Amino acid sequence: MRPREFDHDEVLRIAFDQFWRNGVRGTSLSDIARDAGVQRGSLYNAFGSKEALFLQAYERYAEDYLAALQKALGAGSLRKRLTAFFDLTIGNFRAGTPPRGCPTTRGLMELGAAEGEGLDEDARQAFANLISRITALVQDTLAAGAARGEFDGNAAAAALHIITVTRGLAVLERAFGNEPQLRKIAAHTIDLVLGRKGS
Amino acid sequence: MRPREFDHDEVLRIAFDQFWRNGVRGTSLSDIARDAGVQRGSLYNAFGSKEALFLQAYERYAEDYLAALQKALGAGSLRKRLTAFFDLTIGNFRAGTPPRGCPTTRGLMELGAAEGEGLDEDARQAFANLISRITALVQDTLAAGAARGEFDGNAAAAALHIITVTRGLAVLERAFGNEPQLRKIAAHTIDLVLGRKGS
DNA sequence: AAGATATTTGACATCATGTCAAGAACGTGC
DNA sequence: GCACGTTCTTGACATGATGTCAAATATCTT
Repeated sequence: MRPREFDHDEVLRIAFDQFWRNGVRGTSLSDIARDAGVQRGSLYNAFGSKEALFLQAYERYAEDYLAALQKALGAGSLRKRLTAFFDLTIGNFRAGTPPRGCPTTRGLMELGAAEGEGLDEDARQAFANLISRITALVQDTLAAGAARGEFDGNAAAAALHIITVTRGLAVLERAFGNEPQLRKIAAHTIDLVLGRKGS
Repeated sequence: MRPREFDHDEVLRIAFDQFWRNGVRGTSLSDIARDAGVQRGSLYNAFGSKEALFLQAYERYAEDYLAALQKALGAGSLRKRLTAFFDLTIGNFRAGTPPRGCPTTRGLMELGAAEGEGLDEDARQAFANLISRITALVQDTLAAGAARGEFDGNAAAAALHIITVTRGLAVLERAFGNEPQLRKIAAHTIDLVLGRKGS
């Protein structure tokens, strides 16, 4: 067998960076091939298609991001944990110059466009999966907080509410790019969910 | 001067329907030309470019949608008004088979991709503008409710929170397509904002 | 050393946007 | 009434995207 002449993971990293910067449809395989120093045909051979390449690059990102979230949610009072969660979330899609937005939300709205086109459906599931896993993390955090008497509502409903707000923040980031406003909304959300305890 | 052979508004309507169904990047001018019974070149002559055509079609939609919202927010108790607002919002992006999602959110995340590319910036402003106007409507509704003693919080902050949730709902709709869940989140949001008064 | 196997490479088909020049149809002014 | 000018229409063209494929190539295995 002939060995590959490029590093699989490095190409995924480069590809995700491009996808994140310019959107999936706004990134051509020629762009990625040029940046990675690989022939376009080799990308097709190694990954199958543009969307398959995106999916692999995204899954990589999702794992890394989940790990970071888990860490952010893991210490301090419930309020501190939720604050850290929003900080990480907002920081994630405000990173870069200009900010690149939330990869999940952007990918979801961009690829969800065409209806049931095989790979688009796979992508939708990948996005939905990450959102579900993040929701579960937040819910667990709230349940643990409830056990410590820091929260007395419905953990599932509250987690879903918080996740909805983070998705909304991802959208508002694109519309207005106003980071202080995003942070205010986040703080307000925490107050609402925790019933302004300790504020 | 030679008169146009097609109806300007009808083309906008057909174009918006296509854009809404398959996304901006997922719709080709050939598609629109075929559906509208117009030559592709005529579209360029009349509208300038694909994105300019989209912008005009979107502005048309935005005006109609704002009028509908204003009506929904205009009668009943504050809780009823907010409920009607969420109903209209969710109904809007759950309309069609399959549901077409929120045009604003989808357009924003799709076109916001490429950075500062002239027309993309115009589109971003159009989306941001509609969101701002909707926020103002909700804020006015909350302020009026406060004057009637149905609400005692910060109307501006609450309106921003509600809008953020609606943007989040637009994203979750694409991820899960679970309409009952969306309605639960909406109801929960109203409870949080109104402090569970009357629940 | 030779063959099997996977990768690389470039050519090709197809379809997208956008430009342009030439042709066609209508209002206007003489 | 007729020629002119202006706008719309039409088809050809340039460019660049995705995706396929066959031929060439480089390594591992036997």
